[in-house]
Amino acid sequence: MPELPEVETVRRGLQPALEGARLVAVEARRPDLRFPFPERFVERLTGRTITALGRRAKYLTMHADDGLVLICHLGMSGSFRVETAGTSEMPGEFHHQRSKNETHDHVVFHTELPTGERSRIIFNDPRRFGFMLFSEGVPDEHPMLAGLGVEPTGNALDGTLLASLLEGRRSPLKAALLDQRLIAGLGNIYVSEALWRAGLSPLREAGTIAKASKKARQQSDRLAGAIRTVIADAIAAGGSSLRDHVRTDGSLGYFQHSFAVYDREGEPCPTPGCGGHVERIVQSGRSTFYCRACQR
DNA sequence: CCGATTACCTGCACGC
DNA sequence: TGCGTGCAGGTAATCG
Repeated sequence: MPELPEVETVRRGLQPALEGARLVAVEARRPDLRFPFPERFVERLTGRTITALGRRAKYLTMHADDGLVLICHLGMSGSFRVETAGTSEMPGEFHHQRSKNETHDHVVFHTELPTGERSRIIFNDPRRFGFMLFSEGVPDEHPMLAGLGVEPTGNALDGTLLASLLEGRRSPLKAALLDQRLIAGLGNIYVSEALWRAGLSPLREAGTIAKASKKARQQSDRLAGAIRTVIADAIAAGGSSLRDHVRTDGSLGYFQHSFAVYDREGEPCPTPGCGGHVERIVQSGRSTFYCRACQR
């Protein structure tokens, strides 16, 4: 389920075990994910210390002490989990989840912090739409990241910028918001959620909220605000449920979040006094959930 | 420039 | 119990 908030949640969850840690061993248990692993994947990572863990859109970046950057994408079904053991002085057993299905554990990073604390950071991905690539220089210049649009976090995405991005676009709003070249990090869930919060129909021609009229300006302001808050709220929820998650089962990633319209076909629209109900339609081959009564 | 379709891959919920 | 169908949060290529 990884859209930007989930990837950010994963990044924060991995930080304690990975930032400042040395990769004492790396395992790639198959030759590829979505793409083949880069040349000498294991050799180039083994022995490196990870100095920083970053994120751009839905991409995680692991920065090594020799300048190498590992770019990771979780695809549709990728997740990380952390299993922590004792220190090298006091080894102890790794916590093992008997319930965990290890069939799709494709990559394992064996880490050790300066404190001697050791962990296993395990990448699991049943569908293998995820991938890992190397970047030698600035990751933002890597072909995979170079074309990405504005982050919906922070204040950069305001109504004016959003209007300029949508100006002249004939595509439906839904498609425009999913376009990573415009806004980077929104996915199928949060696009539906943001459009509902903004009271805008996913079917609307994108360019129509970028006109010079007062109404269009209000709508682009409202949509930009809705995008930023839905993302910020999801990150906040992920962060708070994550602490629990780590303690109980060591897994990182997907928090259960309750959505207003996503996957709620047929349910009453949660807008107070609306009286409409949530519909599911298909746009560019993917489900969109919205309320035609309050989203225009 | 646009949208629709297909592909990649496994798991799961569903109806029969 | 099994089998077929459709669907799933990702990106990218192709075709009209």
